Amino acid sequence: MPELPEVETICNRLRNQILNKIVKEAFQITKHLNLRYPISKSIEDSFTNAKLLSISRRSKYIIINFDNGLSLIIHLGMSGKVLLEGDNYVYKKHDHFVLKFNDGVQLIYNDARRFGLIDYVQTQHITNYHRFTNLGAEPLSAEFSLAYFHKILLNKKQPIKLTIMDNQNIVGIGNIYASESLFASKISPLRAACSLNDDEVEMLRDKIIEILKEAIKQGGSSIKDYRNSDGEAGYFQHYFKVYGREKKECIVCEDKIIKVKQAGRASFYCPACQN
DNA sequence: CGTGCTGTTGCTAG
DNA sequence: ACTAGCAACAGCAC
Repeated sequence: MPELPEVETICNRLRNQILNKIVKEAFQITKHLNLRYPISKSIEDSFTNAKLLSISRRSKYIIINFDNGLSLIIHLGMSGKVLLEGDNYVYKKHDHFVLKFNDGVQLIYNDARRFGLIDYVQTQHITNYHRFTNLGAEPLSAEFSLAYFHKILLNKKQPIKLTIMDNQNIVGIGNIYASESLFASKISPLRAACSLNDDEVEMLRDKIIEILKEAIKQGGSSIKDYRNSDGEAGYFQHYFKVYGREKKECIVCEDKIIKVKQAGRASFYCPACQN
């Protein structure tokens, strides 16, 4: 379930587990299968003997920085998982890419649907990385100010749900947290973005931040041992208030939750308390 | 056996 | 500016 909180949680876990490790080798297991884009062939030679310096995140991209001046970039797509295993681990179905460290630990990228991507870039040029240049504000940064949000919504006639999911505006809000934050703000996902009044804009911004932070907090506390091969490696059980609850009772007013499609994606909302 | 959905992103056509 | 549709895919519910 990789939205921003899941990716952040994975980054935090990796930071605790693999910082300062030295790469022994990097390789793609499934050379006959592509992820969303082909993995560059040169990746296999580029990280040998590199020391892992730091891990950061931009939008839903995991960025792993090494002392050789390169940054490994991982995006989980819809089904990507990052596993940490020992050297006796037997590769299984949908394992695609491996980063082996010289202490026997290995990081494995597993992705059933193969919508994810693995790439690398020179660390010093990372802000100009072509997948980052058109990204909007990080929702948990100061850049996502009330003024910024107001400006984004101004004059936009598209449904508010699409506006908050558009990475050119704000990054990291996927289909689930879009529905959840609109529910918490009592705003219908169908409303035109420009129709929100000042109070609603402020409420929605507050709820986006609050819900993402809460999910990160839960993620940090609910994963036990990241190295266990039976775990789902960074994903955790959520309890959503509106997402996926079609025809069930609204937890606030007991009306029935409705499911509609917007831009091909499911939206869930309560017709009674979201206006 | 289908059929229709699913957490992403980015592109194209209208 | 905005929308719909599509493309990449495996897995699962029905």
